[in-house]
Amino acid sequence: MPAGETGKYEQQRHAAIRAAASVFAEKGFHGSSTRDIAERMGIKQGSLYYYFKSKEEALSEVCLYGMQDYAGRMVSIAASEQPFRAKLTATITSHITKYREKNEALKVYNAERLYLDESKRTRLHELGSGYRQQLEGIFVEGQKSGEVRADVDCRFASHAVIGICNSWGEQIVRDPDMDIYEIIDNSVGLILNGFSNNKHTN
Amino acid sequence: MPAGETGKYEQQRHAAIRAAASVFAEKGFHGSSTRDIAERMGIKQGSLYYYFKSKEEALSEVCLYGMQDYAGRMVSIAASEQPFRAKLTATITSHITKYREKNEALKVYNAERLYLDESKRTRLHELGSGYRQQLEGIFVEGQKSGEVRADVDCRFASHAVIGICNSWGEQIVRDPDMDIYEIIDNSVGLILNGFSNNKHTN
Amino acid sequence: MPAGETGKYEQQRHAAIRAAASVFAEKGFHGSSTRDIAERMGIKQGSLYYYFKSKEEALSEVCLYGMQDYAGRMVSIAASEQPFRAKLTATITSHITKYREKNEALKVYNAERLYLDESKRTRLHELGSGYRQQLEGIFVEGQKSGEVRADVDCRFASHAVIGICNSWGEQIVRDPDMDIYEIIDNSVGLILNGFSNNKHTN
Amino acid sequence: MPAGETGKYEQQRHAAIRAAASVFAEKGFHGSSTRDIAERMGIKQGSLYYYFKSKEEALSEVCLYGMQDYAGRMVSIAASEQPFRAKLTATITSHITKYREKNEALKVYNAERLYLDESKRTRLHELGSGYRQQLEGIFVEGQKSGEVRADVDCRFASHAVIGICNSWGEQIVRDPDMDIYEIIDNSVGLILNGFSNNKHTN
DNA sequence: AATGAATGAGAGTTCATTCAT
DNA sequence: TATGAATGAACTCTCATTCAT
Repeated sequence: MPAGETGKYEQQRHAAIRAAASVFAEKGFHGSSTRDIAERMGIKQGSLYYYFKSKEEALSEVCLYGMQDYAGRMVSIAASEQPFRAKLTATITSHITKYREKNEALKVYNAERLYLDESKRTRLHELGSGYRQQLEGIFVEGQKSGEVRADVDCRFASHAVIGICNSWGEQIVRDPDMDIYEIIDNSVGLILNGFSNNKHTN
Repeated sequence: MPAGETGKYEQQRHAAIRAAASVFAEKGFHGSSTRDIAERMGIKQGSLYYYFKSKEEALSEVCLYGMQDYAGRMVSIAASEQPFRAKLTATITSHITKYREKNEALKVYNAERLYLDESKRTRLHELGSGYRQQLEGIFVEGQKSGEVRADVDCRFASHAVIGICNSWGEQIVRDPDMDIYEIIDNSVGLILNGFSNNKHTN
Repeated sequence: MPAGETGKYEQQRHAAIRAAASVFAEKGFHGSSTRDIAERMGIKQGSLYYYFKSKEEALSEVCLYGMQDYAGRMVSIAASEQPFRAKLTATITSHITKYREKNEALKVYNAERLYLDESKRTRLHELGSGYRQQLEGIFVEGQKSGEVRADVDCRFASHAVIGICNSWGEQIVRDPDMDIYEIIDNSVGLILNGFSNNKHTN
Repeated sequence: MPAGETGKYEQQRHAAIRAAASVFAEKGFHGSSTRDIAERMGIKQGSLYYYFKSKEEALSEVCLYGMQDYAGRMVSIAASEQPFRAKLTATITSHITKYREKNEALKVYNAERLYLDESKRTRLHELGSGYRQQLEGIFVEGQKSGEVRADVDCRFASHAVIGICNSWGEQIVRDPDMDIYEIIDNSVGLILNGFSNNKHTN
């Protein structure tokens, strides 16, 4: 057992996670068989158990993988020195772009996590809500700096942003030709200004 | 025996649909067994097939049930004589309230419809996209009356509203004590005015 | 309960046997459901049990029905006053013609009797071998009258006749346009004279 | 491990075919369960699917196995240099002997092949009718050489021979002590000379 | 005489999992 | 490190059968 983190075993395990992500994304957790996963990886069904204790562990790893840098990137955005508007744009861009980049693992996380047992799901949920909390923090900061109205409920705001992004995420995954940047602009616009014609209202 | 349309068979079939909705919502389509459904209904597994030709037909019926008046109510909102703001509020209220009323079937519709075969899925999708189109129409009208800014992309707007509602829907289903009306207010506020402090921006 | 043997019950029971024969002939015993039979008869599945104790009893009755006059007719041929050749022709004609007339019940008897339990099968087998014994008797008589060679094994001969007829029976059922009378002529010819050119042989 | 074509898998698959033949012969295709087959083979039900894709594939393999050298042997008889009488005797011997050797698979082929799907049945039927055609060819040759009468319908003759053999085949399978060679003699005698006393007739 | 509703046993099939090699 | 063979539990679905009405 060499100390190098890229021993053959580690490499193969990673390949297994990617194979599982790919198959789960395509057929869903219950629609995929361990044989499918092994085949995509180029090994035999039984050999898969060298890398996963169970099919559920495979799902768990995929979800973790899908969630990880999704959450990680949020941390660096929140920590950066930028005005509110820039952080918001960065967040939305990061979130929506993800559906193109590593959509498989992420898609699996979104669609199949309910098949994990309580404890694993909770662990992932914490990572995910860490994500939301970071976003909420950005709104709070925005209020302090005066960029966000004082009466805004920041928790609500963070949920809303995520909801909008996810809703479009589904469309994006379905249609690979969709113009992502237009969606991002529109989303930022909505969050900042809503749709109402204030001149009219006033 | 009156000619009433609720013979025993109809009644039981309805009970079967409700049982299926409840089980699917909890465990997902593939995670649920026909035995689970039958048990929740209080009959034996084999008897379920007196009411459904297959497990998939059960899913189909649940989805239809979940979608039906959800779509229908939208039509009457769109057709009514009210200003934009009132229609928007009515829509969001209707959408979010649904997660309390008939949440199971609706949740199933949202999460599991992709397991239906093409033709059934298409039929439901038409109902569903009719819903979104009605909503888009409300925004278009709002533009004409000057209540909505002319630069707003109405298709985007309709998707955004749905995304926000669904995002909160999940929370609402999870936590039965959540204050729905606050969420509705916040959502309407976001859609109308965004979160930015316009005095600051200007 | 009137003494008349054509009470409604008897009539209906007969209809049930005919329906069963028709369905079994088409789909085989295991391929047919009691629902199929009931439907062909125009009643509901449960009602069938008013006429049959079980599906197997239905098969049993069909087989009996198929076998009965098949065997009965043989008796009258054997008892008649005709030379050997005429009796042989009558037997073959009767046997082969049957595949056109009442082929359903007979076909069922031939193909599905093995699904009956021992005792019923034995009972039918006796009827059937009675048939063969009658035929053997015809050959014995033929020997006595000098029409059949003394060295012929009459038991073998009876089996051979039945084998030839059954073999063609299958073809006849399959192809409704086949010329039955040519087959009968050929069969009689074979049984009497074989195929060898005796002038050559001598 | 030599490159011998009898790896463990092949061996076991063969055992599975034999087990299936045995069970099907006894209870018929629909009367047999996959559990029956597995048990006769000494493995568990699920394991059977390691060797067969489906129950129907098992039937298909059994039929093929039953039919194969049955048809093959006929070819070499037809091609050999022998007088008609010798070829006829060889054919009948081959056909009847088979019921002792590999009787189960053959019985299954005769009785259950109709449960195969069109394409597989056609493929087997071609093998089978090749058999009959070879036999017909033997009769045609016999006519040319003068050993068979010119007025004999050779197609009829071939069917008749097969019918006689199959009819006795059933008896032979049922009673293991039966004297096969007497039956063969009798059959050849019938085919050549019929049963009639020509001296009397003339 | 007939039916609607329900049942329960069993069918074929799939598949995650194990383990000796 | 990987595999072939086997397992057993679960699955969906079918159907002969029963019985109150």
